[in-house]
Amino acid sequence: MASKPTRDARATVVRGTARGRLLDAAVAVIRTKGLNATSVDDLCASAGVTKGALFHHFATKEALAVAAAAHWSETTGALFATADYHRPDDPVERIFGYLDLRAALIVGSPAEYSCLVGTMVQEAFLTNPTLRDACADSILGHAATLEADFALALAAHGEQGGQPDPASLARYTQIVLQGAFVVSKAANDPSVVLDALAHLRRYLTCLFSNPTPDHAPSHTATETHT
Amino acid sequence: MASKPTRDARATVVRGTARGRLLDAAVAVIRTKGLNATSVDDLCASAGVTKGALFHHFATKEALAVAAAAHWSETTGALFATADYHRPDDPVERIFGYLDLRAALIVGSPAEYSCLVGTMVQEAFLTNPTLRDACADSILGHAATLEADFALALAAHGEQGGQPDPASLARYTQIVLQGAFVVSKAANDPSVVLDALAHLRRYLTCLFSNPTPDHAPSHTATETHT
DNA sequence: GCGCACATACCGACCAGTTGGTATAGTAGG
DNA sequence: CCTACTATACCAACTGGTCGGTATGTGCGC
Repeated sequence: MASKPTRDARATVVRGTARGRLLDAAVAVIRTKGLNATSVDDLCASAGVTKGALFHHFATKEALAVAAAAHWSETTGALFATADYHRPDDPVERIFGYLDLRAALIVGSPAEYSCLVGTMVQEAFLTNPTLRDACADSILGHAATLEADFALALAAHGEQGGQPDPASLARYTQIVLQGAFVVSKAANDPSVVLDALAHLRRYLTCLFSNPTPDHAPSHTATETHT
Repeated sequence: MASKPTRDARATVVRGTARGRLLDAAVAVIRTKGLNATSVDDLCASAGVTKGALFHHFATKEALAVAAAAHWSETTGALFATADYHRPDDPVERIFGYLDLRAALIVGSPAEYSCLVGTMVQEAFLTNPTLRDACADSILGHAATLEADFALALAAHGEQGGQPDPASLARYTQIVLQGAFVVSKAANDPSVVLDALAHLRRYLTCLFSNPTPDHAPSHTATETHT
């Protein structure tokens, strides 16, 4: 019995969706196991398709990973683009609203809340420049969406000369998040991320409240940049 | 001629060093290629030994990775333990000296300055709890070496109640570094790390200079922790 | 009836790990 | 001092299995 299902009804009905399912599966599986530890059979099994379908849509496993990075950027980009934190008139409020949203998204295990491209880039940064660039685009592209608000906030609450660059500050928020993901994975503890976000919030609060420009400590002046 | 070199002089002289060479090679290779992308043949070739030697000293590839994490902790631990930044009497100076040292170590490519265990833990955090714990010990153990100075600095420059926990602050420094390594790998740009360290320095400067406790902004009070 | 979207079956390469063996150092008896 | 024995350190060749990728087949919609 059932000797020849000849591709069951489900597969026939949803015909044409293999690509999308592979992308979703890639995001989910690679986020938990890492890129190299994930085989194409894993991806096919998770997506419910065969290898033939995978290699019909993607030339190589790497190409699927690059597409998954783009898919990830689109998915998360849409989430943040339509979020409520853009609504306040005050750019500082928008920024803190963004941090609140990031904190609210920290639920479940590290595999569920951490960043796909942050995970992948560590495996790809030397052996796979194409994928590395896709990851860089995702991270830095997301940082760029925050840049305008940081520029406005710094302009409104500007202090003396040694102000940080808005682009640098936006990137720093992503650095803190990525680092928090790494350490939370090591400690297997989501609260690490919330804790880091609290520090970031305190830093920004300090930046946007123009602290004591008169007796600034000497450390601020001695930059270590060469 | 030379039909049977019978293990040349060098190999004979340095007999007993295969284990150490494998550990050094593991640190170097895994840091650049990642754990899963590194084969045992890669490790043997890099160390100049054979597979037999590797599996004589380490039961599995995983065991070598765990030992490499411990080796990494010892090596870097010794570097920081004997560094000059411990010399000042002021804990704040010691902390900024630590940041200066971290910045000074950012030379070359990301593979040369980034953290072995931060790279490994992303690949191991679900599939390999033993290795994950070894990575966690390395990162959190290093953070713990900073804790006392943070406690002293916060006590000396303490402001009102909402002071961060010294342990949390020490961990946050490592989070910033780990995140900076990730993003610097994505962007393939070491200056990302220096930039992040400048932000961290500015944050700590703010924390240790007790900024304007009178008109603290409303954002500081509204923590998002549940 | 043709092409697109997939499935099945398969391949060579490479993987981690094993095997059986050799060279060397140390030790003890004579 | 020489020989016999043992333990350690290491090596070259190999194995079973898995890998990414391919060649070929097949059903459905247009």
